[in-house]
Amino acid sequence: MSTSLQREIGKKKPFEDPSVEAFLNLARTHAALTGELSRLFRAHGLTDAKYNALRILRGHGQPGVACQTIGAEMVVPSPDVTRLVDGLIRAGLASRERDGEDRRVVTVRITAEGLEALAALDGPVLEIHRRQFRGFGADELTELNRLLVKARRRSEEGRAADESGAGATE
Amino acid sequence: MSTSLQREIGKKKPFEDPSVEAFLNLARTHAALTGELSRLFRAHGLTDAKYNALRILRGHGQPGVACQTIGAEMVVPSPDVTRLVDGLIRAGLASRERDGEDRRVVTVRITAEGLEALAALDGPVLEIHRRQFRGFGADELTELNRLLVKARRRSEEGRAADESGAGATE
DNA sequence: CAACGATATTTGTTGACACAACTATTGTTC
DNA sequence: GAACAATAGTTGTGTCAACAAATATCGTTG
Repeated sequence: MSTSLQREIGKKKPFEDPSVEAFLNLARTHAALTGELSRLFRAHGLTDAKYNALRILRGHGQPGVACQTIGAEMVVPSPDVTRLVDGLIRAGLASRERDGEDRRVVTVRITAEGLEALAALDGPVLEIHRRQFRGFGADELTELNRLLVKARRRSEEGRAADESGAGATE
Repeated sequence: MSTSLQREIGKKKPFEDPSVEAFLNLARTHAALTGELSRLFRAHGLTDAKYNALRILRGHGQPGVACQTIGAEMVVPSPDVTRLVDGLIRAGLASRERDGEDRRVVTVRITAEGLEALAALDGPVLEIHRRQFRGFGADELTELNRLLVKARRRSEEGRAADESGAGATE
């Protein structure tokens, strides 16, 4: 069963290392799954990042959010929130306002139009996700989630160690 | 155990759907793992796609490969191989030559310099991958790979069905 | 309350990527 | 063997994202 990716790529030899195989599987599966969503978003004039930001805006509701919070909460953290929000505003999906308390922060809110745009996507998105994991038992989903979280932990630990420790390749 | 991502994002409510949670975990873990590699590649003047293409070139050795093959074999398939190879050639890592048999195809080969660049990365890359999956038993890796392949299959099946079937949202 | 560092966002610039139109070559059909 | 469709790459164009420098505001300290 572990030879499926080998055939897919056209490799003759087995993988050098099982962790390399796991990483490649992760990358390919991610590409396949996000690809479906990206096409849907693009058909609605949105990019992945914009959709993600919009969902965060909706999650915070009327009070709104600061740009930095958006950047931090995104699936793929982005340092360049300004232009991301620029696009949303240009499309009429969000509004921007400088905070009264702390005038450094800019509070971003989703508009009614933005809520509509998201509402139109909720169904299709959920449908895609459900289909992608159809046939997975509850135990399989739990196990997949556990393993993914575990790998992420390892990665983050290593990153923290890098920062406090030795920088080799520079 | 399934509440870890909830805390990470700052959500109060449990996930609407377990498949959505699985997708988000997949996306976040992928971002974390590739992030580490991207930084390494960037430090060597390479982008993810360029590194990937370079590995494909090495895999094909002296005979070389056609551009389309590169595009198809990449982890994230790219339609724009020309400019990708442009960059590699500009950096002296690859060479390009029009095929004698079929003069439409362009055969791309890796140079000695390209092999050196890759050789310098082999160690660090393997080290990163091993650390990212350290603590995973052989059974866990096998299971993770199985689940990832399964999800990818679902996604590809759905895509194929879309092409031959009904297009709703347009 | 003036100065200093820290924080939040914007802007400039540069590089990568995506979609589509274009050119060149091959294979096929009459 | 000339016309036509199909294939392989290239180029044009616009959008998006990353890194760094600049701006504005806040908190603190003397």
